[in-house]
Order: sequence, then C-alpha cells, then structure tokens
Amino acid sequence: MTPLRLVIFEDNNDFRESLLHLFRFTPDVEVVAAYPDCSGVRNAVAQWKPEVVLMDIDMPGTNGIEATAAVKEVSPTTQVVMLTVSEEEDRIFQALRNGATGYLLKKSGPDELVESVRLVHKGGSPMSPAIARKVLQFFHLNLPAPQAAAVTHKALETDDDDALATGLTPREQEILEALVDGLSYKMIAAKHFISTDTVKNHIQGIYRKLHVNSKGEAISYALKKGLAGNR
Amino acid sequence: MTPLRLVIFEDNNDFRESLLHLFRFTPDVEVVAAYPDCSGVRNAVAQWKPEVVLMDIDMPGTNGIEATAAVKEVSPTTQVVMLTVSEEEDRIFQALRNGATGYLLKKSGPDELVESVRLVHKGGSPMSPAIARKVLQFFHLNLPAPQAAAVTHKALETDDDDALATGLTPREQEILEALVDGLSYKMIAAKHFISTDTVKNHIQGIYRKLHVNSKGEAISYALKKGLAGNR
DNA sequence: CAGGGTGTACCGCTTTTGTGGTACACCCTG
DNA sequence: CAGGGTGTACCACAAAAGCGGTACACCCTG
Repeated sequence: MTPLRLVIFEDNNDFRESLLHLFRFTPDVEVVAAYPDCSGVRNAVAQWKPEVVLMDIDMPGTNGIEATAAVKEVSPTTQVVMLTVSEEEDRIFQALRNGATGYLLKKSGPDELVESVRLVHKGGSPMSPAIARKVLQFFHLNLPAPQAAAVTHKALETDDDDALATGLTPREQEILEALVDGLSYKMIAAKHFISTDTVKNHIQGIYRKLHVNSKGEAISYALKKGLAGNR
Repeated sequence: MTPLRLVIFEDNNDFRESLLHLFRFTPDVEVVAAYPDCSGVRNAVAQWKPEVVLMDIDMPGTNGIEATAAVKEVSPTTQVVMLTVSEEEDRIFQALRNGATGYLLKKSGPDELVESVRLVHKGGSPMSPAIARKVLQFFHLNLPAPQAAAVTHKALETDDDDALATGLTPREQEILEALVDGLSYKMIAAKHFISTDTVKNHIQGIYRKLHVNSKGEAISYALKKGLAGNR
C-alpha cells in the first residue's frame, strides 16, 4: 500500500517540526510538504495531490479557514483536518462549512493526531469531544426536533399556491424542493429521516403529477415554473 | 471527589457484564445500576440520578432512542452516550435529537469507552469518527454554505459572459443548456450527433468546473446562477 | 515543432435512478 | 365502518449516470 500523502500548514515552527518528527515514524503516512503559511495553498495542493491536509486555523496572511475552502476547490477529495488551540464557535462552523472534515485541538496527543489522519482518510470525522459538543449544540438549535414519529401536521396549510396548482402533496412539495437543491435520494432521505425507498415513492408521485420522468426534467420544470426554489 | 454515577442499559448480557467489569477497575466511575431493558428507565433515572447513562440503541421493548428522550425528560442534566453496532443515519439523528451527547460504536476499545464517559461528563461529546462524519454531512445539507470568502478574487471573474465567467468551453455550454432542458445523455448525444461517451466527457468537464457532481446539482446551479436557461 | 486545450470515442466498473410491485398504519370523510 | 388519500417501507430488476482510464486528431500558440 502506498503511504497516504499528507500536507501540513502550520505557522508555528516548533509545532510544525514536531508534526514532521511525529509522522517520520509513521510508515503509512508520508508528509510530502509542510508550509508555514497558506500563500501557496492552491499550488501546493495541485502539486502534491495530498489525501489529507493538516491545517492550522490561526495563521498570518490567509488563515486556515479560507485556505480550507481553497483546498476543497482545487481538490474536492482531499480531506482537511483543522488544528486549533481555541474553541471559538464561529471558527468551527466556518471551517466545517468550508469543507473541513476533522477538527482537533492542538492539545490532542500524538497518537490521536496520527490516528485522526488515518481516520479522516477512511471516511471518518475525527473531532475533539469539546468540538463535537458545539456542533451538536448547533445541531439542536437548528433542528427544533419534531420528536420521534407521530407528527401529524393537519395544520401547516400550504396556502393553496403551489400545492393545489400542481396537485402535489405537502410532502411531495418538500421533496421537490430538495430535488431542486440537487440532492440525491440518499441525501433527501437523511434530511427528512425517511428511507430512500420512501423518497422514491414520493418522487414517482411528483413525476406523475408533473408529467416528467427524470430528476433533470423535474428540476428544470420546477425552477422554470416557479414551483420550487423560491427562497 | 465523589465518583461519577453511571447507569447502563444494555440487553446483551455478555456485553453488559464486560462493561461492569471494565468500570469495576475505574475508581472515578461508579456503575450504580445496569439493566437489560428500558422498561423502567424513568424510575431508574429518578432513583439513581446518574451523571451519565450508557444506552444501547438496539434493545427489545423500549429502544434506546425512546429511552433517551425519557432520560432527558426525567433528568435533563444527565448525559446520555449511545452505544451501537450499526451506523444507520436515522438512528443517529433521532438519538441526537432526543438529547444524546455521545455516540460510540460498540467496537470502540475499553479505554475509549471509559474515557468517553469521563469526557461526556466534562462537557464533551465523544463520538466515533464514522458517526461524526454523518453528523457533518447532515450539517452540510442543512447549511448550504454561504461560501465564506475564497482566496481567488483575481483568478477568475472576468464578467464578460457566462462562458468566460465559469471557464466552460462553448461545447460544454451547449451541453449544459441541454442538461438544463432535462435531457438524458442519450438525448443529448442524438441532438448533437455525438456518442453518449463524449457527452459524458463534456459533462465531467462541466462538473469539475462548476464544482458539482450530479445532473441535479448542475441544473440547479446553472439555473440559479443564470448560466443557462436563457431566462 | 512541441505542448496545451478541445472535441471526439471507447473501455470497465460502481452507484444512483427509474419502474413496478406489495404492504401497512394512519388520517379523514362519506 | 368502509374506502380513499397520504406517508412510510421493502423488494427486485433494468436503465442511466458517474468515475477513471486510454486514445487520437485537430487547432492554436509559443
């Protein structure tokens, strides 16, 4: 197995050297480059094509958050793990929004760092528990939690605009909105806490009512007729 | 310091015994009770007032998800850590929504389990990386990323016309128009007298330049940004 | 003329969509 | 209470889309 290519962005010389030293004893991870600033992120990523990037969040010049966006832009499959000393919420969310998939406090031990690099490459999201808590809190705020099943909205009452005009049920309308956002069945299922099969059912209903038979047509039709995407 | 009170709900006898054994050697954690089912969650929590609960998610009768809601109802300050073998998204989100603050796969090692109990009590959210990744994905779905300032303002952005602005070649622009009309690869191929494979090539180019990876996203992006659709 | 960008085409492979069923548990309304 | 509409879920199968290659022939432009 070829080792995993890692690129490091860390302005603190000591810490950067520590990292280099650490990974020197990690056969399955090869640090192909380490930079003290992010001025050349794009080139660096384009050149090295790293599987994983360790990105300090506080750096002079281009900071780690902006740099993360740049990394994902140049190489969407590269996984970015943020390194930070602080736990500021804004920073966390900005970084995650920009595509970071790991978020570690610098006080994490060496083993944890190494393991995190491996994990993020295997599709995980290593995250210090303190960070995870903040993400969860945010999660709760934005999900007013319609507790388990049994919701029964008799209300809601989509006021007769789109729904009646097209004959779409409220649920179908929601699914259509998701389609228009370019989401896959899986994503829609996750978003609405239902199975992908149920998503299929609803979509079949939408296709029948809109007289289309593919996602592309449905999206096109919905956007052009203004049935969705009006937010 | 008085030890931290822990209550365990786990139907598998062997695993429950393992947990008991594990925490017997953990002075700062005292397992005050362990149950094979959740029939008496409310009473148990009311009686023991545990700081932390370890909750198996798959249990006969009342499952761990419902039980979690019950725990938080009786004792909001009690921290609940879910234990599970599967990584089903529904389960994860339902549990987190119901107030769980930790989420571990059962394959986690003993040390990790013990440390997680301590961490959740200290305000963290221990979470297996695989779980964290799913939470982040959901996070992304519901936060359509306002794209915090990327680094390249100079690079692109010559506002001549659509093609230059996006870097799409004329041919790609044509194909994008066809996509937006809801056409399939076959139909596009027929329309332009080229093979479906060539259509694929062009579409791959479009996806790369628009930073999307499905027809749905491409259509959505194009219509919303006015790259196509000749409004 | 070498090299880059473009447009064309083919290959194999995995994942996602689409189609057509069945099923059940809720409403609500006649 | 029977029946329709809705929302949920599962199954199996076929078609479409997506991903990663390779290849070659243009047409520029340095």
